[in-house]
Amino acid sequence: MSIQRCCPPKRVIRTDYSEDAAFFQALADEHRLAIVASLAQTDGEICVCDFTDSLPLNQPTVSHHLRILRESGLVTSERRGTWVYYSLAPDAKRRLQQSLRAIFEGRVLA
Amino acid sequence: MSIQRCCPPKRVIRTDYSEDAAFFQALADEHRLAIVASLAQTDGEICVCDFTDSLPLNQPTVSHHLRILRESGLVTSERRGTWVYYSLAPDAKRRLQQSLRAIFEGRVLA
DNA sequence: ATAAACCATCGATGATTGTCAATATACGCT
DNA sequence: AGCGTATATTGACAATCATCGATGGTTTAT
Repeated sequence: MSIQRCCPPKRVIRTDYSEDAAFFQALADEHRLAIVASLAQTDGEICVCDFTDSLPLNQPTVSHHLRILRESGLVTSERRGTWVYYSLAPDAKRRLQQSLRAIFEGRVLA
Repeated sequence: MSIQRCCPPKRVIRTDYSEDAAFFQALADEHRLAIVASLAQTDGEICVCDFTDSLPLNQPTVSHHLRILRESGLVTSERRGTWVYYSLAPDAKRRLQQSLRAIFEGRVLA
């Protein structure tokens, strides 16, 4: 007898998830998560100096993580005088939830 | 005059987010997201052979991604005869949402 | 027993990442 | 102009990662 198939062939989704993956990639570091959580649970902004003071990382490393978060669009920065302040992007939470929904329930069409 | 501080010092959260980071790390790849999405949007399980057929990856690479998802606890696997079937872990979505909540609203205490 | 199919593991390779010291840039104060 | 502080960038390095060919284990069919 011919080899039976494993099962009625299931549809493997071919959607392009690279944008969502980049999003999760930005969150895939404990220190970046601490930064995002600090921004989310404080109202307003946080000075870079507070991060360099509190995180167990050297200043260039903090700057590196902040850049990754900035380029992901999850946070924004603003220089005022000597200091630079970071804030959570207004739609950060919504965009993450949308990514989760896209994965678990399918992309919501416009 | 002495140098002024940047601002009233903001609390930077010192929670350990390494578990959540590992979670997001597992999702930080477009092909793994496609696998999770396929499992989430199909009822039941999907045979490994369907993934190797459909994903633009060779069989060892598919196996590699499945292993990462398995070890993260997001999916489970079961061998039946020649074939191995993967399913979404029942609490996968809930655990991810909990991580998001931990970040944006603070950890929920037991 | 043999063959064939499915899947996991191993080993290698190139790419990416997290980290830091050193340096550069931007700003405020004198 | 010159100095000191804050932040970003650069360059280097070790570690991790995604990918694939080769191999091995397991199961089914003959």
